[in-house]
Amino acid sequence: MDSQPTAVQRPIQLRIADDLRMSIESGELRPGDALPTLGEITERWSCSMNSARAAVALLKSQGLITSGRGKAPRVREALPRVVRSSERHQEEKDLAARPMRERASTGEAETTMGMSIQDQAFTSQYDTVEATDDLARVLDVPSGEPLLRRRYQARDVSAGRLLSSSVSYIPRGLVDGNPAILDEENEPWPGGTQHQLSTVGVEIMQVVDEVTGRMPTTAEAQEWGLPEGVPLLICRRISLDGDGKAVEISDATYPADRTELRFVIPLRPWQTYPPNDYPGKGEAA
Amino acid sequence: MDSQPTAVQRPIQLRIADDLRMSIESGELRPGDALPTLGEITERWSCSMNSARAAVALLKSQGLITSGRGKAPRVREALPRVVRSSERHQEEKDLAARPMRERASTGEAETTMGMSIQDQAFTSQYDTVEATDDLARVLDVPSGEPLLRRRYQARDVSAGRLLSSSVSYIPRGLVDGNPAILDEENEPWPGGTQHQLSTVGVEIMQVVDEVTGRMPTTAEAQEWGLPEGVPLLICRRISLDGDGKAVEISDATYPADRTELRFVIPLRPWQTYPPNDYPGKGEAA
DNA sequence: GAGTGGTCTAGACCACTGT
DNA sequence: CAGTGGTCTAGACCACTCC
Repeated sequence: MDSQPTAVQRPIQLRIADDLRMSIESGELRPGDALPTLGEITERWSCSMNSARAAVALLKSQGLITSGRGKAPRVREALPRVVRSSERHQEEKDLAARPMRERASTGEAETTMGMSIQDQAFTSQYDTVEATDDLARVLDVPSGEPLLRRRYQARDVSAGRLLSSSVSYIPRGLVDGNPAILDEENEPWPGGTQHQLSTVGVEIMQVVDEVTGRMPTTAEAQEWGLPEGVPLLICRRISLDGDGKAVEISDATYPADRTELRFVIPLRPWQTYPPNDYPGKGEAA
Repeated sequence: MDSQPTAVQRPIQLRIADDLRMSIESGELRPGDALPTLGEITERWSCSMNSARAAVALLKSQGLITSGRGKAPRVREALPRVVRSSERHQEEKDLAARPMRERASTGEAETTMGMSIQDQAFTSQYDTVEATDDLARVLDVPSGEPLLRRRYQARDVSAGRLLSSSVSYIPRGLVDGNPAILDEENEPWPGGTQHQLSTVGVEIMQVVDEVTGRMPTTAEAQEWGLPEGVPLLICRRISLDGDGKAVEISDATYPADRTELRFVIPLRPWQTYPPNDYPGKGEAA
């Protein structure tokens, strides 16, 4: 009579975690507040230490709370989100057509995120790699074709943690015409990639951003200084020329707890205003 | 001599997890392959069951492996990703201007994702809510202003799991002019929201998508049938009229392991081709 | 130094999978 | 039914925080 066919009894750790979550969502526990200690949990729910731990660990893995040795776990406070807008693509294109003085001055200020520029360390590494099947398909070149790979990172100087990270791929055949592009000593190039490509006769006419997400590896979490339970946003930017041919791929990762990707899409006006009819129209008043 | 000041010894669970991860990344363990059993792990790394569990649990929380009672944990196989493209916004706008017959036929086929339409159950619920501070700010109305809230869900009929879920908010003041819009019995409305708004004289001229991500709650993971370690993509779509005024907000959630959000951004052509100059240009040959 | 959480062990019971 | 992983307990040691 008492035993249900499924879910005989919800595991104690889940019940604890749900109760705690409700305390948080109801506002009983506010961001920054400390959770009950493990000892208190064992008492209140009459369970073992390990079950109490498991409950807290679950909430941690869901990104709800912070933790640390010897410190009481606390309800996580939301970080301000840095907005990365798709409008930057057009701005960079406009900039590329400006005189060099102007291009040089506007250069890398883009990457600031509430930090002054001297607190950040920028690195760029150039090399040539063979196109993987994945990259070759998008760039429409044979697998194994040589690609110029450029890796960019910005780090917080004091904490040593990653602030931004991206990898760009361009077919060598496209840029071999201008050896200056192949030299990482020329970074930061005034006017960015779009100006670089202009020197070999390429104009980017369309950008496609492909966004998805996943959990970081242990190593990634450490490099970014990510708390547990924070996913990464994965963004692949494909730049196309006037013929719709992909000329550059740029893969970037962003911590989801402090990033918002914004895409602004203009729509063409209606040529004729939509007809004002629909099912039920004019039936009952 | 042997004891370092920090990180005296990396926790055994992390070492196990890293070793297993390397096996996966090197291709030694391929997608679908079973991991070593807990017993084997305790032997190979001479640790306790719980440490072996902890290592496997870590990989699970990073989305690398699947698991289940009595079943060996396996290397997760990537799911095919459903692409949601920003080009749909323009397509929906174009459709709204078509005759009703055409609008009605193209209606809801959009949501298919490799499933036939009769395997899916669509629900829509309408009600009126007061604008939260958050919504009010974006829609530029006073807090507490009445909003038409429309909740849409699609479910896999056989498994009962969520396939898509979104919530839309429109100020009541905008749509009160056409009571038909307030009636959920009129779903699916032929031509969608953009046609609905056209009946009260509103034309969407710009769409802004704001994308971020987070881990699902326990309840969300269950509703979507999400394996552990899979984040949600959070997408807020803001529709603007010709004056740049926000007229609709639509919040949607997507499982990151089976979704790709794609944004296509056209760029305006250069008016003047960029000058071919940069630092170092013409110095050494 | 007292109290906290992080790591780890040993051992138990149960639900489920596969044969 | 044997073997597996999921849940849970009790108890230990250590690193760290805060007082």
